[in-house]
Amino acid sequence: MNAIPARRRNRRGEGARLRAEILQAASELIEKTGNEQSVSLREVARRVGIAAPSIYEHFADRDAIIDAVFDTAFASLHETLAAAVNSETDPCARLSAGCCAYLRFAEEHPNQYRVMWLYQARILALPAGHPTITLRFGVFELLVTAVAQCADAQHYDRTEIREQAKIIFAALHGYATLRPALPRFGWMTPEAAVTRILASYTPV
Amino acid sequence: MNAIPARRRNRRGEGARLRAEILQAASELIEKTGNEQSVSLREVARRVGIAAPSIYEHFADRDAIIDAVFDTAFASLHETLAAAVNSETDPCARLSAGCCAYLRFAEEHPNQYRVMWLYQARILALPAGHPTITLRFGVFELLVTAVAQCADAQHYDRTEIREQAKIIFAALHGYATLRPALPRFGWMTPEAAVTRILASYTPV
DNA sequence: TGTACATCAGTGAACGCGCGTTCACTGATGTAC
DNA sequence: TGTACATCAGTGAACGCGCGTTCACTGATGTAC
Repeated sequence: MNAIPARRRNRRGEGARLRAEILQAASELIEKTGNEQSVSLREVARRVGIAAPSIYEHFADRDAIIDAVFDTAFASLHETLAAAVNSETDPCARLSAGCCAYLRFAEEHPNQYRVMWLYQARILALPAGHPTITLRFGVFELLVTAVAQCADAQHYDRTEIREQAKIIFAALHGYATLRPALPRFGWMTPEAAVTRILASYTPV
Repeated sequence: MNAIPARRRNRRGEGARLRAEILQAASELIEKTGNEQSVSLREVARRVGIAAPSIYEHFADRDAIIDAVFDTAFASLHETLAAAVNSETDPCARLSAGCCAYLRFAEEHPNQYRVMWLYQARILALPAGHPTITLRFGVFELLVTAVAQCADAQHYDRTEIREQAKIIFAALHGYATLRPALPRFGWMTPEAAVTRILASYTPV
């Protein structure tokens, strides 16, 4: 922690490399502390091995780092989810694979997962069409689509499907956040949880 | 915020009054900021209208205040839940009433509700029998009991009932935390959520 | 090929701030006589 | 009823710390000629 690693300065045009390192360090810090408030410019700089003011070359201020970390995380979650859904052909298998991938993502970075949904203060102020908002809804829309394709669409109207998807979403999210928070509860595996959560929505 | 209210000093033996005021202020601060990290001794003192060091008369340190806030919150949740369950006689109505009360509690203090479950750092270090731990499990046990009495106990073994209760718990928790975090999602009411969440567990 | 210069990634010192905690204290309240 | 004293709820100043941000800067990298 005291020994600052020797660091080669980036070549011209490679500024993006430092940017990526800053994001990575901030992301690890969130995962380690479970709190985006503990991401300080100075701690991030220490971890990257640069002087604190160097960060201003890449981010307008402290909050810009945090915003960028979460945007990156949502893009990554979206990608993971889409890949899992598309790895199957049967509609119900697609839904199930998506839910499992969702819980696995949360399991790999539990703190980041929790905070990325709950870091709302700045989000609430954004306009409806903002990319950050779109990104967040996109994750939910993947789930809605999978539910819709899984549930026989004949039997439900669109509204109904979305309401079902919301409850599934809530159950996944609850499991994903409570499991690391209450390890003594003896939680079932993600796969078992998905089976139970989807029990009433998937035809057997 | 600048105008510190005139404050009558407590009589001897009434120290508990200041203690309660400190807890109240800390609790409001958590609810307002959504973050227990923002509970600072100085801000709490400002809100109560006392000098910061006066707090040390009642709490060992900053963390002791936060612990006390959450213990109080869990005791209150437990009481609310128990009262709701006991207000009904039909087993399924009891479960449903408990779940609705749970979501209503979360709705009334959304930030405090979220943080009280997720403020885990110090909890994980406590021994199994610690009152704080017992308090937390107690809330879950109320739910388990209600589920067990609702589901016809003939059909399930004990383990099965607990697993079902965990998923219900996760769904309630997910709804309770996501709804305030993502208001634009257009969430259903707590009652509608409970109906859906319990759909597969309650005989119609 | 060599040199003067522009660029720009990154630095180091400094600022003012709010924090948790300590310490010696004050002065209203209550009590012994 | 009056007075001297003990108690104790609460104070005010001070400490050292880490923070976000600013500013004038340095010096390696790349380029024009």
